[in-house]
Amino acid sequence: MSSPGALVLVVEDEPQVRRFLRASLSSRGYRLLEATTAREARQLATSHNPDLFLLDLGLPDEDGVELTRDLRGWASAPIIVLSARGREEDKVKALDAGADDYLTKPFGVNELLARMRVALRHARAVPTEGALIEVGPLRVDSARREVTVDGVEVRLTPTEFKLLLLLARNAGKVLTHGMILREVWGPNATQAHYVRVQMAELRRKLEQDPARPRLLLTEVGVGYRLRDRWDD
Amino acid sequence: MSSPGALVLVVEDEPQVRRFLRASLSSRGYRLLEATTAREARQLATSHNPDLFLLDLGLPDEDGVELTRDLRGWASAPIIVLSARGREEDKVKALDAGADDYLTKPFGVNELLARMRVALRHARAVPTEGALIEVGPLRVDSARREVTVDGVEVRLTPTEFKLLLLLARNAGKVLTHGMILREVWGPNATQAHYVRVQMAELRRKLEQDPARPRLLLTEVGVGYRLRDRWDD
DNA sequence: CGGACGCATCAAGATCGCGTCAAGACCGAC
DNA sequence: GTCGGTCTTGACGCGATCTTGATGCGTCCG
Repeated sequence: MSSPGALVLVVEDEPQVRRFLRASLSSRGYRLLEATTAREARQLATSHNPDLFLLDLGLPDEDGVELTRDLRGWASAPIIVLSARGREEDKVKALDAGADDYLTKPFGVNELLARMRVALRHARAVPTEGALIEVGPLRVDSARREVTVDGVEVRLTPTEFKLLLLLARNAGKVLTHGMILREVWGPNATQAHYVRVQMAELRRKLEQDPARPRLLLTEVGVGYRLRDRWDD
Repeated sequence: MSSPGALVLVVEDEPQVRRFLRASLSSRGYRLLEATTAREARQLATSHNPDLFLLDLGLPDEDGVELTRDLRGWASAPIIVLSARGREEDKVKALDAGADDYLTKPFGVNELLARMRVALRHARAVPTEGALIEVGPLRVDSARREVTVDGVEVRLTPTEFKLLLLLARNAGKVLTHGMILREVWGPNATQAHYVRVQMAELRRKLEQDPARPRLLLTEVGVGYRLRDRWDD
């Protein structure tokens, strides 16, 4: 996982830039994965669990900022955005969405490499971030996207997992409908009903008695929270 | 997710830039320390243990890269370098010396703020709590929406909680019917009767003897207040 | 002493938010 | 294209919660 040999996922649709990065990085000992669309990126990210993302903002199928927000939700690896857009507003948006750094094209290879070293240095220094959350009978492994209740594995759909992870990372605290919608469905979502349906599904899978939940608690009129105290 | 209140040490010898940073940061709720030399910076860093460094490279008494390397050795807070030197080589040196980010002057305030947020996010030292109010036997945790009296948990409905939180945040002060109505029921509410009914309910749940309240006191003709003195 | 006023309490009806089910839309895999 | 899984959307019942009105009590003041 240290700098040489680190697995880098390059998300970039321009072949020229891809070739340039491939040459620069592999000669330095990095291993490379390449994606040209957000969809591909997600797939590779789940299947290969890379150590670092290099992300172009101008993807054909989805805004890069959205992809950033999504990845940041469950992947622990650092994200460096590479973009031709140099406007301050673009930088702020990307960084606030969860990017760890932002380089404006054109940039020098050495600067990129230096910033990659910084990012990987951080990742090593903060090992806690991704891995494992345990609350009561529940275990959530965000790197492996794996969930168990009392040791029994439970299969969750992507949305269910995102929702559960959000709750688990804030165990005990109440998350409002608005917060949940924004984090799981993106900033434009408004239908609080989404949350109810997915929550029902989650309960069906995680709770012994979905009608009398012990894990996923409702705060009427406000939102939901994951129970984090088990002293009974 | 921002971290207002973080303590930032600005190391910069040009008064103009210092003034600019002071204005930009303190208006955002950051607390500021200022140093104009490396020596001063070291002193303040030891004595005040800041959450973040903003570091100019061109210091009068020592090269900024050296200072970076030194700080990185023993201080855990992130270091953002601000420099007029835009050469790639300078960036690489500073980053490899231990800086977490590098901005070339002139830069936009918003970008700086965004990168500061990223740095502080990494540091993760942000407690984010502090949503706890304690008055006498009463404890109100707004993040968890949890209320206890003498350690015993009490379940409140949304309106009850809103009302109690309002009183708790203004413990000791008298809140008029009008204020309470506006805050809890919205700006158009007029029925002072709402308040009475909900207050009765609150007392039923919080007071030992609802008829002789010790917490939720009535100020006849004016409004209500939460008792905040407990020297009995 | 009696009436007016403000407050507390109770209970009943109306309302709101939640959980659930199910049908259709969408999407990726084959 | 078809198929299976997943997400969106709508409808509905139920219970919790809020609103509203009625009633009684205490205090202040005429």
